[in-house]
Amino acid sequence: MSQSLARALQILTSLGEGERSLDQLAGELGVHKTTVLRLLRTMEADRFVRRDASHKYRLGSRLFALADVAREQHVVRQVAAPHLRELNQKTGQTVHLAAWENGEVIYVDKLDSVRSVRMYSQVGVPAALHCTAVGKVLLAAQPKRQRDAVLASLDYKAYTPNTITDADRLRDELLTTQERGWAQDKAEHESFINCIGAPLKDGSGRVVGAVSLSVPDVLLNYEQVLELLPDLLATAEAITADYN
Amino acid sequence: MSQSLARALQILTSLGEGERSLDQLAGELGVHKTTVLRLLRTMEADRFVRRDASHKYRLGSRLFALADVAREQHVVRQVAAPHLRELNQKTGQTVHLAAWENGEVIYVDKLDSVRSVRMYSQVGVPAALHCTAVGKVLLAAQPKRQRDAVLASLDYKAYTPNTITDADRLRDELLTTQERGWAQDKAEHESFINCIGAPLKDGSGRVVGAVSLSVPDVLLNYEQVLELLPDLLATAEAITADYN
DNA sequence: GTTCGGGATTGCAGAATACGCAACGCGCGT
DNA sequence: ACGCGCGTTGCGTATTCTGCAATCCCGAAC
Repeated sequence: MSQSLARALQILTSLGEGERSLDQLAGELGVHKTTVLRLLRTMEADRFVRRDASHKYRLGSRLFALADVAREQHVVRQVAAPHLRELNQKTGQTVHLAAWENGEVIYVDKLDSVRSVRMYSQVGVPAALHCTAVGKVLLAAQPKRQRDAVLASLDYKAYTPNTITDADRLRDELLTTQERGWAQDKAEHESFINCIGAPLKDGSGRVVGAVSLSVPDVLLNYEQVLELLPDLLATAEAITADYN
Repeated sequence: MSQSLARALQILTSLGEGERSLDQLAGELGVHKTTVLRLLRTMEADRFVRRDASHKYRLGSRLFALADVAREQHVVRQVAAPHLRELNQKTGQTVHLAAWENGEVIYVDKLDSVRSVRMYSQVGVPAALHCTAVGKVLLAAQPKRQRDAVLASLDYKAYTPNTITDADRLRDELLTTQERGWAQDKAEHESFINCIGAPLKDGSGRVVGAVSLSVPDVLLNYEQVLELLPDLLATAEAITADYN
């Protein structure tokens, strides 16, 4: 729609992976150096990018400032934050908060396990829809039309032997999810990690997000994770109740 | 240089202050709605903005992801972080880390006082150059040419009765700063808050950042703050030494 | 159920703007 | 000292963006 802007955003995304030189960027975008230079200059003027002594470009500091605001603006996050902390402390496990955004499921918040077993999910990055608890919860909550569209367009990448790899089985799974009110992920995304997830609703009952607990099975097996279900659901209830 | 991109960045900055509608944004930028719409769409496609059910626009989740990376990419921050934490714990006072970026001084990191006296400085936002310790440190370290240019262009806003409000006195102050190796801010930016700041150098001796301690005088008067100077300088030394 | 109104959205033609080329500068390494 | 790589600049062209006006969509009011 706006070519130059799209290219600029591509540059930012690329810089997100590490510092780049002018030529590198020009190569990646497939455009002339001059073009990249002008875009970079415009962004540099507003501190969206900066460049060091050796003419390498990096992300600029205005992004920090914006990001803090962006996070705060996620209403879901504000309401949920204290409850998530409580859940994290009570269970000691990794807690994720995700929201539906523009056809994707995005991790909005993450609280690491007190055990130092870190997962490599990252706030701000999309989650897989067919093999994560939050993905299933949010997908199950979409209107039929959109859900079917998404089901048809997924790539069903098999992250583990347990990953659901076709639309029909996923459709069944989503029905189950919707009926019982929570979703499971039995090592479907990362081997040896089981998750359970529950939906968050706003005042009008619309699903606006999802919480999940993730537990490596060196700590708890799947049945033991299910014992945490009441805590998870209570948290989801409490957050939902805060939307009045 | 790139008009549409510049406008898009302006939109992002504006959204940083809160959600906006299409017309609001068009009004602020002084352009036609259509133009804004196209820019927003482009950014929405890449998740730089998102829009809620009622067509209000907000910052999108890609910004979180980028911001985390942007912070990490600040080499100064990586090296300094552990030392800052130590200084913060030892003194119990507010610690700031700032860097010179594109003619401005930007707060790159901030550790709050253990007393819950919060300052309203914000990471990612520029610091005033003529009345903050970090500003003076970094300005004093600039090459003469640039320093003079900046001295001539500042607005010398008087935040408090102590603020230095003209170029000549600031020039003297910078000389003092440079000679003794640290800067003071005696309630020049916020009444009742005194600061001391020190430069951070990289391997080649170039000043790449500044650390400061900020103390409200309900806790310590200026002379008492000076007693923290050795800790501050030791921290600066340690960080500088880590650049080997 | 129908009408009204505000806002979002689209098609289009003109014009400003961004593009790529080619030439120039600059610093670094050989 | 020289050449090479990379960043930078001026400029003509045409692509892209812009603003207008008409249309659509949705919710509210009657």
